[in-house]
Amino acid sequence: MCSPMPFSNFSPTFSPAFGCTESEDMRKPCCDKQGINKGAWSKQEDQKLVDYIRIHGEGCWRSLPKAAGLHRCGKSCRLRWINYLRPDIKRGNFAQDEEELIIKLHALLGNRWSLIAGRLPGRTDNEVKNYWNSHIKRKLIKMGIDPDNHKLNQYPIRPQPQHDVPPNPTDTTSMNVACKLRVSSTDNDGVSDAASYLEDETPAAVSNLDLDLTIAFPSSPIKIIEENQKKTASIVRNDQEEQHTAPTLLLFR
DNA sequence: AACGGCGGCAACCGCCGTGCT
DNA sequence: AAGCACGGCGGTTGCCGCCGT
Repeated sequence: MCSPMPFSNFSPTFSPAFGCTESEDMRKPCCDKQGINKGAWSKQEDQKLVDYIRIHGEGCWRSLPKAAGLHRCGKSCRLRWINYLRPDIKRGNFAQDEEELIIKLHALLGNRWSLIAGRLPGRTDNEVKNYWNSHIKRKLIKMGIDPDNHKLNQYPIRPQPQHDVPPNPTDTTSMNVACKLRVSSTDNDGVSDAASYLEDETPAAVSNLDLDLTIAFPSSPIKIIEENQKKTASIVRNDQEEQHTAPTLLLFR
C-alpha cells in the first residue's frame, strides 16, 4: 500500500500462508464479532502483534490474531500494524515540504490517500488523511481555496489594490481558479491519467515532480490578453502587489 | 477547580476489487 | 459463471487531551 514493506523478507521462516491452511481457515468470515476486543490497543496487544510479525512476517491477517493470541479482528491487527507499529513509520509533525507535496498530490489524485501516502516515505494513508482533514483543509479554506477541487471559491481575505479589477463577487464562475499542472492532467477528469503517471515513477523521480500550481482566473480571450499584460506588468511590481495580481497559492511560493 | 467546546488522532465500518473454489 | 472470502481503501466515528471561560 504505502512504502515497501521492510519486513517482506523479515524472517527466513516467513510463510505467507502461515496458519492459513485452506481446510481450516479459507472462506470463513473475518471475525464473528464475539469475544473480539475493540477500541484502543494495549501495550501487551501491541507487543504480541509486533512479536508475531517479527517472527512470521505479514500475511494472512485473518488467522493472525488467533496465532498471535490476540482477541482482535484481523482487519484491526492489519490496521494497527500498518498505521502504528510498523518500524518505518515516521511519526511527528509533517515538514513543510511534505505538506506541500500532499497538496500537490491531492490536486492530482484527489482523496486517494494510499497513493498520496505512497509518495511520502514513512507516512501512512491514515496519517495523511487525518493531517489533510485537520490541518491542510482548514488552511486552504482560510485562504479561500476549495480543498476539494483546489479552486478559489471566495476571494482571499486581504485588502485589494485599487488598480486591479476585482472579480464580480456574485459571479462565482469567474472566481474559479485553474490549477495548471505540468503533467498530463489539468482537471479532475485527468486524475486517473495522473495517477498512472505517478504510479510509474520512483519516489526519487517524484521528488522532482514539477508542478506549477499557479492559479489564474479563467476568462475570455480578451481577458486573457489583459491578464497576460497584467502579469507582465506585475513582474516589475513589488512582491506585495504581485500577490494581489497573480493569485498563486501562497504555499507554493 | 470545574466545565464545556474544540481539535487531533486512532480505530472502526462498509464498500470494492481480486482471486480462489 | 457464480459465490465467497480476503485484503485494501476511504469515510466516519469516538475518545482523549488541551484550552478558554
